[in-house]
Amino acid sequence: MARIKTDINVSRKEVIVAKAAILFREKGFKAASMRDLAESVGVEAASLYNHIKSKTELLHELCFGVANRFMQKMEEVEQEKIPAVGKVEKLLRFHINEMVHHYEEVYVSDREWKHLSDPYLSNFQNQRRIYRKRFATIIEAGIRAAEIEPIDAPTAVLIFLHAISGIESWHRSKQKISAEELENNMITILVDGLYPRK
Amino acid sequence: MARIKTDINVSRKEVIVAKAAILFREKGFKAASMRDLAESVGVEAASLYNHIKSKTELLHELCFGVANRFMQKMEEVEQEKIPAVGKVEKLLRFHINEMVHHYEEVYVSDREWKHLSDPYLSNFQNQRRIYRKRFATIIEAGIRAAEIEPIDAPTAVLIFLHAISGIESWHRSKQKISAEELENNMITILVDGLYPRK
DNA sequence: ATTTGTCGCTAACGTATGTTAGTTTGTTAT
DNA sequence: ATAACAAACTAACATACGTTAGCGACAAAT
Repeated sequence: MARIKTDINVSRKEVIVAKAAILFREKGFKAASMRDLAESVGVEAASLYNHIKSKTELLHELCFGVANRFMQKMEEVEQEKIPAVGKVEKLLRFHINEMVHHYEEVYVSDREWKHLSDPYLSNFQNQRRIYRKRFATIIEAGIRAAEIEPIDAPTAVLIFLHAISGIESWHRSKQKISAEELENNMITILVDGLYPRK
Repeated sequence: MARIKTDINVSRKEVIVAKAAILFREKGFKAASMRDLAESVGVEAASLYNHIKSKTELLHELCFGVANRFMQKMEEVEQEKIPAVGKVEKLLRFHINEMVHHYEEVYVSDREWKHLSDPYLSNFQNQRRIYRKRFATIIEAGIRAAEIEPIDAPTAVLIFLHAISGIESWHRSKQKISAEELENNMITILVDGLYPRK
């Protein structure tokens, strides 16, 4: 009988959630079966239910885990006393780092949240909307302070967030540039368009 | 017995494919069932098979329909005798317009191609890779001609393409700006970062 | 050594899915 | 009007899925 191996301070549930992230990322939530997951954990499908309540619970864990980290960072950045462009840059660097180092979870949270069911679904959508609003507010403050080129802030947010989710392709690509190069390139391209033209 | 309504010059298969695009977009390919599709077409599930070979065929049609349009535009733009930034802008405007006016198909092609099966899958992935390479080549030519800020071209392409797929959120949003405003905003943000700083 | 609780197993259930076979209805052409 | 074809229907199939029940095996605590 093959037990789920756990490092110290890592519950079996966390092991399952982590494997689920990998699987959901590569097949999609619907296409990934509990039997697939079981195999990748090294156990029979039914055994998973000793640790989790349902397949959807796995998605909850992933989505809200990610959402909470982003919200917390937003809180932190908002309170700093620095120019708006600096705040934007900090948020972008955070996004990029999350995407690079917690690829699977972030990706799944971004693409598969549709399969959440109420009340989690509405809750998640709400959090997303609020996050974007707060991001846009930062940009708008920067525009009013003439630190940022006058652009439509919601559009900018939309571009930023989706641009970063493109790191997915970077992960897949054969000839990768380094993570730092990637980060700095992205910041250059995204942020340099913000400064007002002289 | 309720026949599938067709306008003149529109085959029943095309009607089905179009409805499939809407359905695949809102539920995802795997989660959308043939019975769902049948209902949205106004017919029994089995009847669909008088017009199509399989569920996957619908995905083929959508993915390659979109891919071919993009490839054709690439061909067209490559041959124009204009500066590189102009080419980039033309491609971006095309992308934006496709995303705005053929939302469902483009979105599905972008997010659900993973569920294609070989040989279509490899074929599609190839086309994507080639398209991106050609896009990057244009940017690199612009950099050599000092028309474009020296940046990592593949990263720029990745940002551009994903940024545009963010129009998905625009479609969903309540307080939409107009399509032209959206287009111009996106071009401003994305293209203005390209010009060399004076 | 015995108890107790955790964890994994086998077996199975009910449901949903893509698809096929065979038949009937409706349309078009002679 | 009738033959011929297209397109819809009903019924059913095999399979895959999420999940539950009940039992046995191992580990930790007494």
